[in-house]
Amino acid sequence: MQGSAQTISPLRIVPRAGLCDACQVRGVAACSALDNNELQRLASIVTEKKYDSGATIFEQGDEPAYIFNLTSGHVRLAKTLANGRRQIIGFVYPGGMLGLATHGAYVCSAEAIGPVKLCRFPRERLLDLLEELPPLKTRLLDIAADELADAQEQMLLLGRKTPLERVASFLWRLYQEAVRCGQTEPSIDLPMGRTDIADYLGTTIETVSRTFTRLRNDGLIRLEHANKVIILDAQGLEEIAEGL
Amino acid sequence: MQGSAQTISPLRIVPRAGLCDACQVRGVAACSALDNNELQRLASIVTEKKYDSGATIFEQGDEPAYIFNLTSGHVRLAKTLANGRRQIIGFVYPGGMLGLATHGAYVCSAEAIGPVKLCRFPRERLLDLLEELPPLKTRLLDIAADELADAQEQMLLLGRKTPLERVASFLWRLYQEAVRCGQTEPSIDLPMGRTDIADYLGTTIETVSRTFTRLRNDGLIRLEHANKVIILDAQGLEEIAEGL
DNA sequence: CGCTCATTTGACGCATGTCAACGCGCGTGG
DNA sequence: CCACGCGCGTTGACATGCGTCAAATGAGCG
Repeated sequence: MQGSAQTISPLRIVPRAGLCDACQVRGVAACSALDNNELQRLASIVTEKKYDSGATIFEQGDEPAYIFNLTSGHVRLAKTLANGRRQIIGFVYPGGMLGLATHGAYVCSAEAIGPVKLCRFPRERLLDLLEELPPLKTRLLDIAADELADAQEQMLLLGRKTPLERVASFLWRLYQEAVRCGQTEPSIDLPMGRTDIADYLGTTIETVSRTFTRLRNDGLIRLEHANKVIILDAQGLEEIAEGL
Repeated sequence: MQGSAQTISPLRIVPRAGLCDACQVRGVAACSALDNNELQRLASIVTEKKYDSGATIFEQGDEPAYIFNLTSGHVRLAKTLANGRRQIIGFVYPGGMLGLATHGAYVCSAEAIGPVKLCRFPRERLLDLLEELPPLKTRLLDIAADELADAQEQMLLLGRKTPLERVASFLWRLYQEAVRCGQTEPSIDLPMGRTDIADYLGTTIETVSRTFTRLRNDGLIRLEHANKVIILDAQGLEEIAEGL
């Protein structure tokens, strides 16, 4: 579907083209809006960064100096209340953006779940470049609109769904996304731990655990191990997720 | 602060200029990014619409044919679950946008709280126009990023705050916004009813009511009447809102 | 002045959070 | 290679905050 990635362009000097040519997420990331020429301009301001498992990529309240594009690994975005209560705002999968939502400062922290690689763009320079790359600006607007729609779905989950419905929704969403990415087996890999899931779903680790057990006992899922879920009854799962 | 609104331009034929010139929200709306010339292009695709109190402007799942800019009145954005449970995603105040967040369809319904006026833009034509009006595209990206940050703050509220903290946060936010808009009295007008507040805060009308009473008894607010709150202890309110 | 609808107040039960113990898998070191 | 220990996940027991149901109060309007 993106077979032109390996075309040879011998006449051009391509400072970092190798970096993007080999990119695993080029087809899904924001960059997919750009042709090779435009991509080169974008690549001219990028730095590739790696973080260890658990590392903080940026912190809530920091000056938003960079925008990131995740190329490998998983990231959690979290907000923390004074007394330590934590809400996970979202999980970022390869190809996703970090640092788009700001109000003059990062509004949440970003932490690596496992080892992570990402492309780092100086925010100001990227915003300047946006004026010269209209397709990229359009793409970012699309991404922002999608993230907004996701955020609103999550508000419905947090405000009005029971823990059972929350867990089912969570699994259902991950499954749908995996299918959309071409996966064929009815299974879900969970890169994050139970604590992260609980903090994402606005509940507790114990309730998440009990709910997994209940879904298993009811024959909707099987737990190959704690981080791999096999879906046995996709329709049943969806019905629970939708509150039917 | 926007004193140039009445300048006379006799040589130009201005099909709908009067509409924008008189606009109450021109300084805050997305249009503020545009000069008069650009504004005219935008105005060429706009239709002014009015809705009665309670009317539905668009429905969750509808084809997103329009994007709106609220010029007068208040709107609630709501998502509803199969069994009738409702979550209000946000309240829109004059100058705000409707219909930005979509996934191929409107992801929530928009309903008028009281009589409403808005500017309606055919979505496709607006998106086309965006390519010719880069400042508008930039502005929309900014708006989307802001709304995303707000949505994330709301996730924290729904997932991790107690009802007391939710109500305090709600009042505190409205108060801050009113101050930002130049209000000097320490009061808040609530255009929406208790049911809407409850559905916004992920709780029930009874709990909202009890919480108002508690805040009153604790000397933090006074209720001039059900829809007008006087703030007596702003700092105390903020501390509760932040979970201190 | 009385009706209606929104809000407030009251009583009660349950779902879910809290606290606590247990199990299991994995990595480490002997 | 095995034993141990640690961290994560699971299960259990219990308490309580909040949702549910029900009734009373109050404000707005004809």
